[in-house]
Amino acid sequence: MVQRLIPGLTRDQIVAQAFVLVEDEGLDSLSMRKLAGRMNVQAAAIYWHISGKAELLGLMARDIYAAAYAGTHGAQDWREWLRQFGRALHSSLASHRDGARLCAIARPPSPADAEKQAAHIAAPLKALGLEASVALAHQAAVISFTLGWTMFEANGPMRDFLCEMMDFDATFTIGLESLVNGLPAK
Amino acid sequence: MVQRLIPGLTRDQIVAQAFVLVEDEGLDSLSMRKLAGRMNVQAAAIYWHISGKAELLGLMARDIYAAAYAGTHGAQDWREWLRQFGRALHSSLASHRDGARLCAIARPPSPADAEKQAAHIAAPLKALGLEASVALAHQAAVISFTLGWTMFEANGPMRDFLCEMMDFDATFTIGLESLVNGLPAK
DNA sequence: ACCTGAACACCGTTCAAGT
DNA sequence: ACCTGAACACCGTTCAAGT
Repeated sequence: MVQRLIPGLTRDQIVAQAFVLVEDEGLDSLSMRKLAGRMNVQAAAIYWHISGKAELLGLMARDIYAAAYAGTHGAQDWREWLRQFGRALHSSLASHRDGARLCAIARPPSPADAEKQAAHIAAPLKALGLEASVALAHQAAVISFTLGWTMFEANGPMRDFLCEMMDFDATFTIGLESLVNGLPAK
Repeated sequence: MVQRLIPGLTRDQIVAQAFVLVEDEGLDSLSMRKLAGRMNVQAAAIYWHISGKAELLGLMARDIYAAAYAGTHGAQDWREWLRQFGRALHSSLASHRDGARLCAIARPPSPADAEKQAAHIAAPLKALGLEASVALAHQAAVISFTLGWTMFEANGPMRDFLCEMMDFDATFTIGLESLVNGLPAK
């Protein structure tokens, strides 16, 4: 027992394969059985590592948000940080097939985890001088707008028709800018 | 054949019962079989009236949006109209269990219907002096923010923790106001 | 510790056949 | 025209049993 025998499965591997599956076949085709099949394992095996499909979706959503935080840095004030974060989240959501729908469906893994997540959410804005409750509220507004917009954008039939009439990216930026500029420092 | 024998089922009845089912058991428990069971009919019977579950969700979402339009009237300018619409949509979404998630999942029934819906969407704003493409863009921004926010708000575990720190309704209004005030007349 | 086999209780959808 | 019966091809999850 030098260290630990590598198990056939890992939480990270499962989540990674789930992303590949969704990329290939779409979110509606993500099933525990298909996912297991891709890893040459029985569906039940996944339940040793993950409590269920809800947790799987939660972990995937967390990765998408994490990418947005990772893509935000070097802002001088909280408004600039919110603008950067909004753009980063938008591109993170758009870069995964059905990313927005996934984050819409997913719920925070545990009630306890929600509290920790909220602290993590507000931290960058607090560092830039915002009070905790204001930071949470503003961050929630930007996440809401961005998530809602990306869902709108991904809405197939609507999209094909609308993109003849407007530039989605430019319109998103205008909305984000309006929202952020109007938010009070309190 | 005086007029037409009333059939046991109607599209409207099916949609209405679907709302009742969701209210009782939540969106995750909405199945064609349970729905049929509530109407004392086989699941297959529903398919005579509705093409499938996707169309059912589309019809439900349409009702939710319709209520928002119905609750918007008497605005003097397009900004006031957008504020009213945002608030009306928010309360329409919040008044149906899982309403936001439902609208997030639902897609416009048909590609042809999307075009008609887009025209309907932009009409009130055009009447208040906005150019068609600008009207669509602004309306999309308000819908996105409102839908995203209501989803955030409905996110159980997160909610319980956050509502100790902020007033959801007040914060939503601040965000909506910021967004609308910042939008350009173009 | 980690996975298989097999089962339980469901799904959405289709389609012949009934009335 | 409208619905039933029965089937097809799936689901998520659990749990004894294997290794």
